[in-house]
Amino acid sequence: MPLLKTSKEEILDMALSVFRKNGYHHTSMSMLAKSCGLQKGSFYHYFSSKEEIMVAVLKNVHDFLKTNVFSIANESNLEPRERLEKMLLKLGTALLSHEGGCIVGNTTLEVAGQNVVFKGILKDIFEDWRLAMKSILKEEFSEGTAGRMAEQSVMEFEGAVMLGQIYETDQYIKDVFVRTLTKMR
Amino acid sequence: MPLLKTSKEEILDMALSVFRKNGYHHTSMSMLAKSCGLQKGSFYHYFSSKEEIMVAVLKNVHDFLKTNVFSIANESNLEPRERLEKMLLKLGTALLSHEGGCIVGNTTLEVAGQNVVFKGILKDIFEDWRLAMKSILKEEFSEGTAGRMAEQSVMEFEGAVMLGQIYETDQYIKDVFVRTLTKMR
DNA sequence: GTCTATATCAAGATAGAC
DNA sequence: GTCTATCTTGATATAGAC
Repeated sequence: MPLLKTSKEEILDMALSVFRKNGYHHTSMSMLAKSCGLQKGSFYHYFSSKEEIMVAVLKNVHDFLKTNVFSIANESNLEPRERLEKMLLKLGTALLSHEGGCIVGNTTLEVAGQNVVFKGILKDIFEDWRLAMKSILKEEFSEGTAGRMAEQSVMEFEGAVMLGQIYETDQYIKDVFVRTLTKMR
Repeated sequence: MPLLKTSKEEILDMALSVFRKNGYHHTSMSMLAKSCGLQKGSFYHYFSSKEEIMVAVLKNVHDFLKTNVFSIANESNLEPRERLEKMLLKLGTALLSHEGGCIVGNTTLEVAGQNVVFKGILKDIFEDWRLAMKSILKEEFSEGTAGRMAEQSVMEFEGAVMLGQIYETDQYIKDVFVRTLTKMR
């Protein structure tokens, strides 16, 4: 039984925190290594470049959201409004109460214009987010209206995370949830 | 008469482009120098650090917005709705059709959590933006409603810039303008 | 005011011992 | 799997000639 100081899963969890707080370019390999108790050199045993680990982090986030958040749109045992509420709540707890805001939004504005691989994953995340919202809203609104409302909710959410960073409050995000939910009934 | 290759004003203009496209940490002093035809060493004649020039760029943006955009809120010769339309239009042309989106939003998400000076200027910009919007909307809506609508417009706008980056379209921003304007009449 | 040259440092990444 | 040592590069910043 070998002595493991960490694992690929733990690294991805810690790396998410470090990237979210410091951004991509301002995060160094030694910061990532230190965050899970490794020396810089040891870190390369798990990931062979900074780009590689960022890709893994973003894919991990996407998987988490698909499995635990966006999937709520398909829970047919719940009423549409209950699904919407549950999904927004999950989205909130998944992205709130973390230092550094939202890794998806942060990475989009910092590096999506520089790296097509990052951009592709981020686009997939936004697309799934939009579609999950739309699929719920479609049960109460027309196709077009539901689509526009879904987009608007995503936009407002990311805008709220941004203002929340500046004014150091979660109130904007909570307000977006309430506003989105209110439109449903 | 000395031979000047550039000026502080030109540097600020070019630096804005470079920072907006590449972000703060991914922009190097030699990139900034090159953008206005200088050697890296010569650049330090004008600005003695990267932080200093970023501060100057952000203050420049703030001044521009105050003078040319937010001031429209006080043009008492125009009807409220005309002022709103004019301001949104100016905001659009000021921030659209540039590669890299919005320097305010980009810088907020990339470095506001790391640098209190940047964060202070960005906060002032958002505050003036919010107040300008609110001051117009207050003429048609209650204090509280106008405040909330103003915040929502700012959030949606920044969210639209983000989605616009991903999907490579200006349509989201245009939609936000229309949506904000529609509420006014 | 602009240039070249250079000092200094930190980052990404690799090599090889244990 | 983890470590230390090291290579290489590119960054910020300075010095001094023109």
